[in-house]
Amino acid sequence: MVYSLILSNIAKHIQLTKKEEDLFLSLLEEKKIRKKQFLLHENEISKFTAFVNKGCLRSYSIDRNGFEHILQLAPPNWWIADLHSLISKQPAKLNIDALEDSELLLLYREDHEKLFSDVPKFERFFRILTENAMAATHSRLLDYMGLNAQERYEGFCNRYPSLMRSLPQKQIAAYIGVTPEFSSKMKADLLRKQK
Amino acid sequence: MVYSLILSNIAKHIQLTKKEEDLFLSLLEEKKIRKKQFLLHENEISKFTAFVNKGCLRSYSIDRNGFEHILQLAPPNWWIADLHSLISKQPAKLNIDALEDSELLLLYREDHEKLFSDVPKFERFFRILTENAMAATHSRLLDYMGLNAQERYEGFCNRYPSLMRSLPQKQIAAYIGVTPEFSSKMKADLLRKQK
DNA sequence: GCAATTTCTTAACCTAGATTATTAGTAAAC
DNA sequence: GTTTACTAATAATCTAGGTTAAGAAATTGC
Repeated sequence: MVYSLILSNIAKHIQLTKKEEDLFLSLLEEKKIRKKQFLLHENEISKFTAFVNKGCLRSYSIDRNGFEHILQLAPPNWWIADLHSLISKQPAKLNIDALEDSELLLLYREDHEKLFSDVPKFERFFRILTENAMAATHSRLLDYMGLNAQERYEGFCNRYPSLMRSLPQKQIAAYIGVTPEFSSKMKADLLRKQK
Repeated sequence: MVYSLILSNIAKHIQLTKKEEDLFLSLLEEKKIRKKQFLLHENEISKFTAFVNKGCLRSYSIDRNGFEHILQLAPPNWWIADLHSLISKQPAKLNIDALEDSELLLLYREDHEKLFSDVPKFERFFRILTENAMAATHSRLLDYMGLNAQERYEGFCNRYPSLMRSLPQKQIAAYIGVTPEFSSKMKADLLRKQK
């Protein structure tokens, strides 16, 4: 497993000494999971945050009618967790599984806390990380509130062209909040329009 | 203006010395605004975070059809800002105004940064604050994706009974994402059901 | 205290997107 | 290399919630 990705991810916001870097890396657990395997099941208590080195994960909830709604997609260089379960130590409402064979680095909550007290700079790093994630989630919520399905679909194409290519379109539908049937219709309409 | 509310808000997560407390309070700017006055206009660059001591604010965006969508409601003891504009220094996509006459404490971004370097504990405080806000926003996004209007309406009644009483119902409609007309219909249906 | 504005209610009608069903393509498993 | 299981396309039908309109009630301002 390579650590260059996670170290450059961190170096964007804080500078670590060699010693701090080593401490941090020593806390990480490497994990490989195969497509469709779960990292977290609903009702479990989430014990770690995962950094995606390779592959792609998703977190999603299942509604009363059995439909999946994707809260987060995590391609390489992203962090993913059930934040609510992690901080409240309550059972997760989310599932997290792999959309492709993936390589992860896990940071367990207790080590995470230890890291915060040993290297306070990490408070800063995760404060900034969470602020950015918050701003992104705000913008997604506003899209849900103010845009129609076609606009959300086009927004996704523009923002995540590589996911657009790598993910099955039913996953994209579950992310933008439409049925796969309607997503297929929008795709056909778009193609027709472009010609 | 009283500082007890903001100090207890902070004391929930970090302990400050008297000196740190004084430094923090010295950075705050008191501001009173009247109902309907703006704290931030779309396209301005957001320069501060506001803590609500009294009253109630909202942040919202206006969609292409002129409809308002409320991103956040901030009753007393809550923080509010256009986070995206604040961290990216880009023009705000949100408006922030007062739903009632309100008393605020403003923390300007430059003082905020100063606070982070002078008292690193505040990194921790705002990290935790943002994590909690993130978890709340996740849950709200999942509600948008998986619940129908009636369920979101009932969810709001249960979670925020006091806002339910103090806010005009068109604001509640703009928060849960329905038209005022449909919100009125749901209210009538609920009353009928309860009898 | 009254006029002006804003908010709320009700109801008829409309539409974006869901549902259901069928058929076809694609990839994985044996 | 054929069976099994996902994944996608298309189309007919249905419905939750939006739109429009018009009157009633509540607030606000002077």
